[in-house]
Amino acid sequence: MPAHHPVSSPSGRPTIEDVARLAGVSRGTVSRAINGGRHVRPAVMAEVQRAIDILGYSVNPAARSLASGRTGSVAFVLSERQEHLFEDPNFGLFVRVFSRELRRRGRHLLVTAAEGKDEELFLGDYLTGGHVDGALLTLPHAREPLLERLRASGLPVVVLGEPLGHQEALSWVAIDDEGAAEEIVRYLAAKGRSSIATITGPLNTSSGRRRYEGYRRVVGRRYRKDLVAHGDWSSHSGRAATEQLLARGTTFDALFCASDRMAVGAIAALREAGLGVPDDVAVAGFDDSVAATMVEPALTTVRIPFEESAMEAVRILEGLLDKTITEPRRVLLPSKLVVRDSA
Amino acid sequence: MPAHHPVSSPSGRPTIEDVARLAGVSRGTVSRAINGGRHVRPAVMAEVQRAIDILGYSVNPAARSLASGRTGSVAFVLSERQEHLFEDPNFGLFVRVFSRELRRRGRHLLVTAAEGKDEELFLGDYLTGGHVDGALLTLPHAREPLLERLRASGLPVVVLGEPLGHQEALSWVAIDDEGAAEEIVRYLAAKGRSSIATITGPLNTSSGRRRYEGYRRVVGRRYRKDLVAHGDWSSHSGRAATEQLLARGTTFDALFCASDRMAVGAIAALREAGLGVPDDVAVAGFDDSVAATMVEPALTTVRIPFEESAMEAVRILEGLLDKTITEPRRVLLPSKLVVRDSA
DNA sequence: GTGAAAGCGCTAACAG
DNA sequence: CTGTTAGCGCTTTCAC
Repeated sequence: MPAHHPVSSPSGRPTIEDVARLAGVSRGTVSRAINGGRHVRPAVMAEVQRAIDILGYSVNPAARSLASGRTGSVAFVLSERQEHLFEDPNFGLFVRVFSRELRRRGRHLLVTAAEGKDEELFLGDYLTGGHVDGALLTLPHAREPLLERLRASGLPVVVLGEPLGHQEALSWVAIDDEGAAEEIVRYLAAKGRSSIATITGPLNTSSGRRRYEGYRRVVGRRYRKDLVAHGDWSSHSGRAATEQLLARGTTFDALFCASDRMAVGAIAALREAGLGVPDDVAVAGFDDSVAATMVEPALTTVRIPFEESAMEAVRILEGLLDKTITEPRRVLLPSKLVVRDSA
Repeated sequence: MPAHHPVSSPSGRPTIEDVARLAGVSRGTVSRAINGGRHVRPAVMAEVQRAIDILGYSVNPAARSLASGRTGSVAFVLSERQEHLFEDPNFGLFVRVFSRELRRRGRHLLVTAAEGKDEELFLGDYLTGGHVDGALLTLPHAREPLLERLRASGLPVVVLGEPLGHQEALSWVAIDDEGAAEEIVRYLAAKGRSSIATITGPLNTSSGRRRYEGYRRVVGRRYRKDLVAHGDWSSHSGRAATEQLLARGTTFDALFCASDRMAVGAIAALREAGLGVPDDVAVAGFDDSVAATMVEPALTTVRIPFEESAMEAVRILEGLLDKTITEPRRVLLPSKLVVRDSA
């Protein structure tokens, strides 16, 4: 709660000068005191703090930024269509973890969004224009021009998810989609399932591609084109893809879905076709989302370490900002198989 | 796309000084040129623009802010628990409309969030610390200490929804919940329904209270305590409240739910009890959310002008910022009855 | 219409 | 450990 005492500055808001005068020290000392207090005697520190409290002083961010060359802010950039974003529960988690972790390090999080070309240009101007010290990005689609622009600007940036086409030039943290897919498909095989179908995610996304690659690797030479259908992560698409598989007349005793939501749709479609889960067809999902336990039978799936990846992203960004990290850093986090009833 | 030409400044990034030198004018003239171009000859304007393009100049926001006293940024403050927020589809709409409207006025939108006491204090420091010129707030719950703090700080603020306890001191825009509730309950009565029950929202929220008050006013002296049950907006609570009404043995031929989601839950409960909708019980919702047309029968409900309220909020904030508006402004927007099949 | 000059409030380098 | 001083890059009077 700021105190409301008269201040000497004509501007209305007290400045560092006012604090210095009241504390009987110089401007420089006050500056040091409010920036960690190195090289300041405890007694002086206390005196400065007292003056700050009395005056209700708080630093002018513009002045600090102008003098120091940094802003203390980091942007969380959303470049997907917003309707989708805000439906994503992970998004809220990211915001929460980022805020918390950055605050611990004395920084602020700004959430910024752009949909469409114009807004992306505008956002690029903003990010490279000196408003923030760095940025955390989620980029679900490949070939983002914004990415190239940020890379060229030299702004410290960490991408959540693998930035297709920029894997070498940027820092990023992603989960090991391929490894996780391998693990769960291998699990299905180990359960004695011999013909394993799959419903992939969009293949122009990194996760969609990688999970499919994991599936292919395990299936190996038993791969058959007619055991593969494609979806867009949604439950609806999972249902449609399953109906498509069934319509082909192909038989299969296991189905690996690249998302829980698609698995939910798949189960509904299998049921309608008179097939039992997991007896006739074992179904596996991916994500361990809320959907996983809401459906009957509960999904065998893969848990993704979202919180850890958010924390890791902040850690890397911090390193980039304080120059402890100078080369692009890439981190692949392992996920964990969660066995329930559907497979 | 910034040009990458050599610049004269040692700092690396070109300054207004570099632009002035290249354009053959003074610093002041460049400043005027990039701030609307008043009192600058067209020919000079063009020359300055050319220099800016050549150098890839963009203004240093910290320097501008320090010199001018404003930041060009506005915060969108979320003080609800974030899990809930990001589930709310209106939230994405607000972000989109705010960004667009502010950009048109040359400002940036920052999204900031706080849950819990600590974060709220931190956020208060941020907002009153000179990082932004003004703020747009959503405040679902009454008695927000943040509100009092912002009011005291004098920061231009517009609240979305009626800020209980601060109606006089702050500017806000809300929908006419009470009028809308009256309208829809009156509609039920006009359809010949004689005993109209209601499921209210939380009564510590403005909307919850107002919608309930609208109901009471229309019902008038026919009001009966046992026709009222309470929910928390969720579908689940709507179902529970309906079961409660039914368990009381009370009979009713119409049910006004203060949210579409509660109406969805209510319909499910009525069905289970063997009651037909709308034949035995006419059900009305509120919000005209996506849920309204997903349920069977489609809901008769009330459409809330979210987009208009967002635009109105920005308009008021803009007035506050440029001092065209000096007194707190309050706006109540009308909603619209949407008749479908449930009543 | 345009130039010159005085800060905006702070950090950081340099003495001491 | 502390005071002094020189800017950071821009806006904004005030003359001309």
